[in-house]
Amino acid sequence: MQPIKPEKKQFENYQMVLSADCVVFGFDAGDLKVLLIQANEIPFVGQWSLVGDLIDPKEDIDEAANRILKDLTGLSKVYLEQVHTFGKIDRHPNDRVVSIAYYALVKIEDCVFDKASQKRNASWHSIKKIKTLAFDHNEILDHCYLQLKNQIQRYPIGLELLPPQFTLTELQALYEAILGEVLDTRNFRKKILSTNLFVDTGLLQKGVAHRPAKLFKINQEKYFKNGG
Amino acid sequence: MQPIKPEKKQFENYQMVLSADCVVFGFDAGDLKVLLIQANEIPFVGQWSLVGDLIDPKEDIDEAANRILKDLTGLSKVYLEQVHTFGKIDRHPNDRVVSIAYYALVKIEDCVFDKASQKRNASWHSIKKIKTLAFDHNEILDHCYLQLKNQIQRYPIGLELLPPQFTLTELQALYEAILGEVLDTRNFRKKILSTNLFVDTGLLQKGVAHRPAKLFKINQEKYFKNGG
DNA sequence: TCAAAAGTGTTCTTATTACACCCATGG
DNA sequence: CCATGGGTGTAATAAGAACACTTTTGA
Repeated sequence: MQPIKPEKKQFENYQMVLSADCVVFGFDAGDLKVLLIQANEIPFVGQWSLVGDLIDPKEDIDEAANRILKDLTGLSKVYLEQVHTFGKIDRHPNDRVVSIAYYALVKIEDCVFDKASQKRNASWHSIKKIKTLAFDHNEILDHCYLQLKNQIQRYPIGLELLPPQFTLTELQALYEAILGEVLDTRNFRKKILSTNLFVDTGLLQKGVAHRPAKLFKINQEKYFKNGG
Repeated sequence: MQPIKPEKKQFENYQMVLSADCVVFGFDAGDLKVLLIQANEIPFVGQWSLVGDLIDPKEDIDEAANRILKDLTGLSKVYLEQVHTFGKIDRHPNDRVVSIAYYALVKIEDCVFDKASQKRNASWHSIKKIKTLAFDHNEILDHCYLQLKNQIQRYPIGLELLPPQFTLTELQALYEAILGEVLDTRNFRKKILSTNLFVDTGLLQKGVAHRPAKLFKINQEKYFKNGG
């Protein structure tokens, strides 16, 4: 075995471009939403697309995804999970760009779009109404959405989409929006409360024309102990 | 919104190198094994490492993983699943190399190592005995092994590691090796047979000094219908 | 006839599903 | 007092876990 001295030129013919694309999920008005912006690359100019950017060679890939989110929403401690890497040869029209897909869970009301994002019409779109996206972003979206569905049934990550205090009805609506099916209220509550990840704040909803719901919050200690 | 005409130079500063690394699982003598070769890159020369190679910019990433396996084992229709992309800045000592990790399931007896692999001592290592690997390959291995454990409990992919005909005891041994725990024989058989993915060939083991076991095979029709 | 692994059912426990009425508030 | 959504328990079913003995072969 002859050790090969690794020199830059060894890699010369293997250079390509990496991007990180994020499916940013939010929840509002009983609807699961995804953050989209308008593409600015030919031939997709003006078409809706996921948010993404090229990864700098000096940058960790997870940090790149975080940077993209921070730039776009102003949020820095966001739930972010790598899902899959998409690398078909012709997925990008002008160059070989391999994309690492992430999904993020954010609270919509905390987002503040920067000017660049505003120019590109950054906005929330109900997942049920999303049509054709730029590039292979429909495929990426489908993959990430499926991953979210699977994860929500194993881990209490749904909390990342809700404000600090929420009612169990809101929580159920969130699960129903993500899973795309209606759940039995009693069974849902039984299961959710049996995890002890949710604690009653003792507070009640106000100003609603019906029996006010109890407000719950995360059991911080238990949530973070389980690596939430 | 001004459309940006994408030109090569736009991407000039974002070039990096992509590799595919494969955790190749095999099963032999009741043991889950992983195919390793000796690294030939400073400072890891001679250390055990996963099999991998750089991805050519003209090559689909999944095809690259398949090519690596084909070159190494001679096998071309291998169960292969992308797991995760590893992109810490310093994971490769001499350049920025981002690695897409795959795991593969192969039948050990079908593998034929080519000369290059032989030179680098391609060989099967019990997963229980694997120590320090080159690069960040321990991390990659752990990730892929965990993924395999999860998948085996949902899908009957274990078959990919067994010869065309096998006994239920062998199948159980495989599950136990992967999961790292002993299973109850009666419950295991009940569950496995209830899937109808396995059919009795009517044949028996020969030449064993005990009651010969029935030989089973895959229910092809059902297996492939479920996207196996 | 012995050693060694193959093969087989039932009971208990736990998790999941299905289902209907009363409660508290604002208007 | 009515409309609206909040909140609660029990019974039935299904899935998973625990457990021990008989069978068939080669040596």
